Amino acid sequence: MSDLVEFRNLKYLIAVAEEGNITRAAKRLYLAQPSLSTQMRGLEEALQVPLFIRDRNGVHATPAAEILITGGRELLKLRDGLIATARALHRVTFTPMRLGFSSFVDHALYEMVCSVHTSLFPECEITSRSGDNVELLLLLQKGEIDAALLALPISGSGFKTYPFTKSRLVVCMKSDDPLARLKEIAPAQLQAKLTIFQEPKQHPEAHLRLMEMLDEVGIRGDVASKTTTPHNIQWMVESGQGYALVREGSEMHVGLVTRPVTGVTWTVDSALILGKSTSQKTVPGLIRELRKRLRLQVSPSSASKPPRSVRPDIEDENLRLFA
Amino acid sequence: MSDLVEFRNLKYLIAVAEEGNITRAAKRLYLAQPSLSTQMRGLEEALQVPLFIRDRNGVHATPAAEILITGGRELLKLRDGLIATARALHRVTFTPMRLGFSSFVDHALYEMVCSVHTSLFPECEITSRSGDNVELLLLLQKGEIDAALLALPISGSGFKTYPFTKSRLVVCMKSDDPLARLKEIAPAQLQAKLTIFQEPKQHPEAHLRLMEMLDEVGIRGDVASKTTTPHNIQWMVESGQGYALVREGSEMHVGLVTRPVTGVTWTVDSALILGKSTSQKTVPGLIRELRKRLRLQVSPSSASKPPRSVRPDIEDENLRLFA
DNA sequence: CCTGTCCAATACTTCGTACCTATGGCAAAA
DNA sequence: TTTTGCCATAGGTACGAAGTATTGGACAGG
Repeated sequence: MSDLVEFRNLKYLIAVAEEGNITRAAKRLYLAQPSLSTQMRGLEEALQVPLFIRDRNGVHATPAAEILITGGRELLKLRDGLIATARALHRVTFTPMRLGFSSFVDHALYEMVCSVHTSLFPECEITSRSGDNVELLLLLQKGEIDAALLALPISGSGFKTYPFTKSRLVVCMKSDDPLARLKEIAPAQLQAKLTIFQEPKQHPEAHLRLMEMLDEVGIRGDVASKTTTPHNIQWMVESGQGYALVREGSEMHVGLVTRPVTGVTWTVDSALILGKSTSQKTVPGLIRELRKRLRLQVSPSSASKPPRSVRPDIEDENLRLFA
Repeated sequence: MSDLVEFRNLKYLIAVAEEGNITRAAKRLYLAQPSLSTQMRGLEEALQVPLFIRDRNGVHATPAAEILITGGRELLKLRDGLIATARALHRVTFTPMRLGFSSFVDHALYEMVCSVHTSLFPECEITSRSGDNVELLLLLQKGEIDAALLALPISGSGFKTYPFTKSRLVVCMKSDDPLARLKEIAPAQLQAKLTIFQEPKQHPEAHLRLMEMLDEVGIRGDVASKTTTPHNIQWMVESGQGYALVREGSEMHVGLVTRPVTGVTWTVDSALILGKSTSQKTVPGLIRELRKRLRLQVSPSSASKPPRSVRPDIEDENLRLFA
């Protein structure tokens, strides 16, 4: 009978009551609203107790629900404590999570991953390691890091990769540039002016692919200036050396603007790559949670998937995810 | 993180620890042993804590597991209390469960259903009502009972039926009858002596079907004596009026024995039939639990399914089910 | 008045996982 | 040896919790 009520149900109930609004609660729980609605109905059904009074602007807990809520909070806390002590008793010491990330991926993404990890495993340290794709892949290979956030495509196979964000690439220019008056830039207008790139050696595959994509719209990739970090790129644009491609939504120095390029949807795809044989026990839990929050799916070790062509549809939600 | 541990997991853990033996615990929980095994492994995996020391004759909880077990017991108790008070606050009063059962079904089955019901809903009374199939179907039709235990087939459609036990039919005779020396009876030997039946009017469809089955093996159904209860049947056999067919495993008067009939597998199938539109809120829970315990599946309202032909394979487990 | 917004509920589909059966391995008892 | 009593593994199924798409009701603003 009471087997119909699990911790999950209590958690949902509490969230809904606290928000006073199923839609908002669903967002907080990383769920879709109808899912949560049916869960709540199901709970009322199972208990044979009405839990909410629904009205135009939300829901309001009944007295019976209040009981469940306060009791439920208590139970959830007890559960966490219980697990923590059982853990402690067996001296579950986590080796630190060794996470690499390349400058090609959004920093916000990195922070999000870290925040999810520490919220799941507060006792587990994270030791970060940044570098370019080539370096990081080597470290993964050697087992010196457990996972890394990289830009696709990656060479070498046998890596488990979890692709997630696709950021659109836009042109970065000075705000007083004549082209900055336009809302969108035609590819032809970039001819000969798109000259600033990240150092190709940092990610040969991605660079090659980028050159191909430029070629497809008739632009020659003049790698006149090379640099190593997104910041440097912006400085170089500021000093008038040409245009550069940057991730849409990245934070820009003052005096710089970004403009989309008409007719193309170039994207840079980031992914979490796992070391071949990690002993890091937090990895499965991390993946699980990330999958739930970001709706991402596995793509097991095949390194194809060209970095473009998918509708970006930047939901900006992505960046709000880490609470 | 701790979201990986639900009440269910604690319950299983406790059962396993208490039995010291996964197989036995699985039986107690109405689960298959491998299911429980994988659950336990999964829990150890999720917590990153070894919970059991396995050896040749069972499992033994580690200290960490002991913590979880005592804490878990507490939590389960708290949950039950919590739900009970929430319920009480909303004055959830159950209307009594009105359950009918015909004399064609095994009494043990009836008791089992009752015991499951009261263990699920201790506050809910059961008012029983016995009668023959025809009467009970009428009562279901009129909504005067919520559910009934009947023998298939049933006429009239639109009833949700949950078939469960199939009991084999055997011949009942006096122990000093010459045929009682045989281990099995050939159909031909029954000719003209199989004369005692339940009153056909109590269940016309079943009687008809029985006559058909007898016909198939060349026996004429001579309904010489008719009676209304299984007990009466036995008395009539005792007084030497002929043979009768009874459910295998039914309790027999002293001086009577049963013998299987070679070459045929006649069975009588019992089912739980639901009223067309019951307001009885305990029904879904009851069905759910019965399905879990007996592995029975729905057969939605079609009244076909002839009462024979399926391997009986009486597991006798059936009767031990109600604890 | 209509239209847009903000709720929750419904209908239907998809996917994960808890469960099943069948089988294997291993140690102790027969 | 074979049998017995465990647990573990492998592979398939089915139910439920999740998703998407859509509807309906109740305001509020133009």
